[in-house]
Amino acid sequence: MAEQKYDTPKYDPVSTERDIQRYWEENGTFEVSENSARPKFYCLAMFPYPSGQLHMGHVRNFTLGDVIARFQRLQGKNVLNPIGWDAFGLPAENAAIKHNTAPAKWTHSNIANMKKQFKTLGYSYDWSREFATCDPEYYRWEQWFFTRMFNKGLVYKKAAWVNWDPVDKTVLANEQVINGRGWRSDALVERRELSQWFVKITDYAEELLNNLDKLDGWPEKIKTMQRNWIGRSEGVEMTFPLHAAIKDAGDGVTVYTTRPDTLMGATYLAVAAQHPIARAAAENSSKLADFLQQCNKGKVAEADMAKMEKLGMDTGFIAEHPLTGKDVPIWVANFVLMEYGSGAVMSVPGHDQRDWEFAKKYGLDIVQVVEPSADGGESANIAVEAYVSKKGVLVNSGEFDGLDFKAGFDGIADALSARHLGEKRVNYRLRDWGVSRQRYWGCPIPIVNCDKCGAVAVPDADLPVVLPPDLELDGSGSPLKKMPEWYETQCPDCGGKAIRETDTFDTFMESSWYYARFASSNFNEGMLDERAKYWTSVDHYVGGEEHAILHLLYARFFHKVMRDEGIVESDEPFTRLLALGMVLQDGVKMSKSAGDSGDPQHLLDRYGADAVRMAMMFAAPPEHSFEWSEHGVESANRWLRNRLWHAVDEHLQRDNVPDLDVASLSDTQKELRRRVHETVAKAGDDYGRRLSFNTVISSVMSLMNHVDKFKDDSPQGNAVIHEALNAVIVIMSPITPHISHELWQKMNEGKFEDVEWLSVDESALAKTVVAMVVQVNGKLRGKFEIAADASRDEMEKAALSVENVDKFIENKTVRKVIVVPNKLVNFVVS
RNA sequence: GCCCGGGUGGUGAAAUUGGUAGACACGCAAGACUUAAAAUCUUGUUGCCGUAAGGCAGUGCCGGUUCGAGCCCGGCCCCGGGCACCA
Repeated sequence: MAEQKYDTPKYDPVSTERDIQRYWEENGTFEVSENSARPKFYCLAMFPYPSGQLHMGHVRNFTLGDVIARFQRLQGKNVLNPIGWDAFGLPAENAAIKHNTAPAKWTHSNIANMKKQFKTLGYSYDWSREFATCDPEYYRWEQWFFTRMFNKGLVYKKAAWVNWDPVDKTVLANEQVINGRGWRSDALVERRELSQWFVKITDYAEELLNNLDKLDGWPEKIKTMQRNWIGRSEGVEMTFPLHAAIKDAGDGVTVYTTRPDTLMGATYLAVAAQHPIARAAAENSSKLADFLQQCNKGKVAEADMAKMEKLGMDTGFIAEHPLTGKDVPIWVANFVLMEYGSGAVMSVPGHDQRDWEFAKKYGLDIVQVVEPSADGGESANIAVEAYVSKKGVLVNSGEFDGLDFKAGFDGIADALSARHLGEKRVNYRLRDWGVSRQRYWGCPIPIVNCDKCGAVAVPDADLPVVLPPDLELDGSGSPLKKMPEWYETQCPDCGGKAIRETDTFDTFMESSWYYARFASSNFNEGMLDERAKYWTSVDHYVGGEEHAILHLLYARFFHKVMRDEGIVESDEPFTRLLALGMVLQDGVKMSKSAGDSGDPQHLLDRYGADAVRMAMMFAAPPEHSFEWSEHGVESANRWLRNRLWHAVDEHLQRDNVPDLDVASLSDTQKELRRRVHETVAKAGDDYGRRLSFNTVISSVMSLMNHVDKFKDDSPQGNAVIHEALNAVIVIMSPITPHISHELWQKMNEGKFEDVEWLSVDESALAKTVVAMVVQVNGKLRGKFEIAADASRDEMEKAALSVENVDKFIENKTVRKVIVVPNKLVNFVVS
């Protein structure tokens, strides 16, 4: 039988990977402790919601995290790479209703399934630290921490708006409102006010903003988004006195503006539909009452509000202009948010486009108070549109006429201050964090409500307040509200009859501190222990860009509160951040909403984890969103089998492989060796600094192409190949750990897990000849090679003598010659 | 609507500091091997003109800066993420 050259039956990824994974497990290869002489490195990928099956979005996220962890291990770090489960949340309730099962049961079976898939993917997790946020041992400390915040005055209760389904009589998440209707009942959703718990994240607004400047390891775009979200502004808070006091509103309307310079152009006030003035006005007007009711239809989401047609109605109430005393009518407007600021704004239609359109629509006065032409600009024409720029000077503003923005701002602020009707103030767009959810599958809020003592924190000794497990749901709100045996209790203060909170926490509470708990996951005497101080901050955090604001901001806030409690020492939870783009399928974001699509299992069964990991890393740079295609997995498998495995197999049959003798190498041997060391240098930079893993793979593929073409079976030729293959194996090992482990053990003595990243031989990188190009007027006209140490003059001369160049220069005058050494020569002619 | 990104061949992409656009792959085409197919190997592959050498055009659109722009600036179009109860 003829020898089949490329038949290398020994590469069987599925069984090889299983053996190596067992080896890791039996040896506890990835279990770490604080007792290490090596520098610590904490690598963390945002933990998953256990939705059931893995999808390719998970594969991307967790493979990226694993690649970074494995690269840092090669760098000699003591690497913590933990995993757990963000186990509370809405999908479990939905599934529970749909399948008539308990959320806990559904969740735990999903965890078991996903855990199995994670192990098949060969992630280097320290599984001994695993936990799920629905474990009472976990959320116990969240409850404990909330009671610390309660005692510090960092939490408070206030009324807030929710989506109310009047048919199912339940609160709906924004996601459950489809086109203004409940997703199950199809009923028109109403806004309803409920008393809820808030955490004072605004107390930390300034630090959350300022510390962004210190986060050098965060992408600029994420920091920009957070800055804008926090939204610091400088302005004036002022009061427009009322002619007569109004019920619940007092004797003035408070507004905040960043443009106090335009105060003389304020021609009306606009209040939210939920503002006390609007409510008071509605008592005397059924038309207004109808309008307010209209405003309370639809979803509470800001995006929906912003897209609504801007509508308003006169309340009939009149305020006084704080400086002129003139009448200022008060209108209700559906675009004013009660949650933001005081729920009232002053309207300057001459210099705000939204106010301008509103004023046009309802026939309100439009007064110009800023004029750019006096400042050299073009004259503003507020008959056409509002003039919104700060450039110009004040007009129609009495004693303030002629002042520029800054002088007008200060002058008017001072005038208000003198009348005790206003003060300069720094304002933040950031709102306090509402943490109450009217849901069952969440962490119970550890508060007891007593008629005599009010809201009382559950004492430490009574924690955790355990969520009753194994409840089934019927879709009509939280079952906790129907369980007197659970919510009826005694007041911890007075011992009298009291009622537990039946609301649970926003699941962002769990994800705001889990990273710290991984350091102390088996500690039962407190939230965290000293180990958390060793491991935090997370050195590299990896996760979807969709978490750029909420999760990352809440976690930063929690970390600072934990620091102020002395539980951790650093100021920020995540030193470096990799924000991933989405994995799309058929143009849709891959996530729990995509159901089972994109399950990698059949690919793992057929091609193995290394091929899946490699295909995913090769597909696109981490920050790009891209459409997943399975094609790449087969081609990755082919490369691993036909190129890498085959080349090593062939090499192992060479019997004369001496140590490298660098001094004796031929030019072609030096050439290949130069490529090896160039690739090592580039890969190290791509892994460590650029986080560009797709180019690690392409440069390794390119190197392998050169190894294939290198036909030299002399002893030193073999030695160069040996070095090259080892380099390829080590470079690829963070991405394809199994095949790298296997091949390295075949080629070398010792244990692969003791291997460290390769050092670059600088002398191997030296080039004697470089390729340069010739341009004429910036257009490419020729190429040449020249000694790397040639002078500029020599480069220019060589460029002139390149064939084809002369015909673009002849009969013209060379005005300028630009020489970029070792790159190009550009002749500028005319 | 507001905030933040992105747009490069048939496809995923590369081009790291303003300096050779399309590396590395996928796909496709042709060829080799085979009774045949698969697998594998070789060659080609941005478009147009040309046997070739080479030329012209080209990085969403319009304009600008520069010796030189995928990259910088101004204006627009389209796509994606977030908008506080999806996680």
